[in-house]
Amino acid sequence: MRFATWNVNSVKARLPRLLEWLRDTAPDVVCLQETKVPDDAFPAEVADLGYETAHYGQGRWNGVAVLSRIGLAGVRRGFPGEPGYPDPEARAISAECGGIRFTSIYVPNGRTPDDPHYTYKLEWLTALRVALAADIAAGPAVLAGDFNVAPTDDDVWDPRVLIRSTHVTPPERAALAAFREVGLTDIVGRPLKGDRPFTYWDYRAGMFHQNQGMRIDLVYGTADIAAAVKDAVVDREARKGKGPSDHAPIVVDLDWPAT
DNA sequence: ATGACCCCTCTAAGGGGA
Repeated sequence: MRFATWNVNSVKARLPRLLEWLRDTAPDVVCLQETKVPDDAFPAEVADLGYETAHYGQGRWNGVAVLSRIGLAGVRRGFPGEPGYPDPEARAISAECGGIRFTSIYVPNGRTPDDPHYTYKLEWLTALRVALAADIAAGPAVLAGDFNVAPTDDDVWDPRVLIRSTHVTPPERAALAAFREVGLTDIVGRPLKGDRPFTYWDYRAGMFHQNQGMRIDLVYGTADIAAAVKDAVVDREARKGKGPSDHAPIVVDLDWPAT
């Protein structure tokens, strides 16, 4: 089985590239983030490629989805106890595909460490971890998406640039560690170029071309999933060329029956 | 060359991203 996660930064703006990438990569399951469309505007072309879609859209911001060509059941939008800003936002959706519970998440940005949005981010991560405990205990599970946290200083191109910024603070990193402490493993993608598996590069100032990126898109899996990983790759090819997302997909191959 | 922000919409003296 092949699955992937990708923050597409607008499914509408990315549609030609998404369709091409789906044809070329042929994943069985895909977690998408930042679709930025309401449910009734999710592009039908994805279904034409053989994917069932569970989408939790909100309109101009956020929006997450799970696509599957191996079955899709038990869809849940959001999670119990999910905080809002002030109302709950479209940041989490989960579905069972091929016997695995996939959860696609778009973690709040946090803006700056002294902003209420930062508190919201930490509370959201804690509430998600609590809500996910039942899934982790129940069977094979994957939590994938844009976590908006770089787990270590090695996951940013230059930690000095990000002093007093979000994404690297100890409380954010502690929130990630808490997911690992309840039984999830960080499945790190292999970089196709360079020595670090960055997944995001700012559009500005040629940062992609200088490989000034961050690893903020993550794949967390239960022990049975982690043990079945044959390969995991950051598809930086998807970040090249005309009209890319600012995030690259992570593609994971499992020794797992894709049925 | 991978090539120097881009997405949305209340189309800006904007909001948000990270």
